[in-house]
Amino acid sequence: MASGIEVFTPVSHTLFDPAEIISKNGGRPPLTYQSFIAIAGEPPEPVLEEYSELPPVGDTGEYELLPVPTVEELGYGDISQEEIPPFRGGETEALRRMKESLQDKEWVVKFEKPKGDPSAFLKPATTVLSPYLKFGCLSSRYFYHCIQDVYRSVRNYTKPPVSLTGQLLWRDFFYTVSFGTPNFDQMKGNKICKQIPWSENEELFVAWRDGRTGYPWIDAIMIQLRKWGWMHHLARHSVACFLTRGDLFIHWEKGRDVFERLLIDSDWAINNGNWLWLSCSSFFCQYHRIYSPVTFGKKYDPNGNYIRHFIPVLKDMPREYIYEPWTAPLSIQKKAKCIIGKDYPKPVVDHETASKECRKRMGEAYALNRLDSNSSKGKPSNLSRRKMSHGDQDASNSSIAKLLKTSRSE
DNA sequence: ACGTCGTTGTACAA
DNA sequence: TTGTACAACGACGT
Repeated sequence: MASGIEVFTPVSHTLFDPAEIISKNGGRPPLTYQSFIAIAGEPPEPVLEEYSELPPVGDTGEYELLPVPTVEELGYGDISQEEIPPFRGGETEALRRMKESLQDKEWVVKFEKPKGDPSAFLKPATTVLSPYLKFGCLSSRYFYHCIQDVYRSVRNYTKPPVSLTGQLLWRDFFYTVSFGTPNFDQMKGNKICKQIPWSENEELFVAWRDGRTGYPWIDAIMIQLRKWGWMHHLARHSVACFLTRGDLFIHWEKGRDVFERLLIDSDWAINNGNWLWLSCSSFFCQYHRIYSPVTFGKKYDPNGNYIRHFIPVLKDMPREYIYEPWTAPLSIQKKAKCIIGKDYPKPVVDHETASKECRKRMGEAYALNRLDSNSSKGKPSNLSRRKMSHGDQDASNSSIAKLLKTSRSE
């Protein structure tokens, strides 16, 4: 540490080599975490290198060295009045943050990803090391082995996929599948992606993007995204489910674009992979499991402190109405200085009816996908494939019930 | 052909 | 706090 500069990061951006895993699997990327783990095995040891000085800038060839672009040049307006996100960049900060997280050994060895609290924002429930991994400030292999060191010092610790090391393996899983899947970042031409007739509704999409859906839990998350560039993974799940298969039935690619732009940890493979997951387009298919935009947040944060912080107009709404302010009597709304429909929007959809409709549409889309894959299996020619163009009224209307019945037996 | 299982659902019961 | 119905998908292994 003395005068030398320790550089931990350049060792490797991933634990494994995606190409190697795909070739071990017969040229196809593993599509489940379990099969990925079985093929991958143990990650190699990290190589720590020490340099006495920063490496020189290499030959830039024909390229001109330009100054660092300004915030404005990167497409952002006046940010002087913005809430400052609580995260700082750089390798030093990454290592400090990692050490701080790993110091709490009990927390490390009991870590189970699905059990975190998405409403925790003063002290996030996860490490918030994803931005540092994304920018190469922290080596995945180094982090992995530091966690292993903690595991070695105790009797019991959680295991993948839910454990802390499990999260790094998920990262490699998405790198591997995305590497081996043509058109991974879109629905069309993507073999592992369910073809779903998402609806186009710019108004609903904009309401979601700008945190004006009328569901405080959803809107608070989208506002945290805009202000901090980070939110808890279960919060991401809530809003991703709401946009796609849960309520609005809008294309996951639209949500993906918003996340890609606003998240400080947005990573091409992981972001697309998770949108495929949450929209039930790939990896995950239990589309009847829908997050409630009302009760999901409530179970972690019944008082709505998270909502009150990110949506100040709702800060005086009584606890019993904070997740459903449109149900508050007008007298209460007046007292809280927040009239629904004026100071804060009414819900853009009714969750009960919208989610029911989404389930139905997902069922129909899945049936058509089954039919399509079955018929192309028997006769791989393009002629036998059912056309799903907009002109095909027959497939999109009356015959769906028939398709639902027959698709399994064909 | 069939059974098992899947990182992260909800509402209600006991 | 833990268990169950709900209604049910598809990758994978046998």
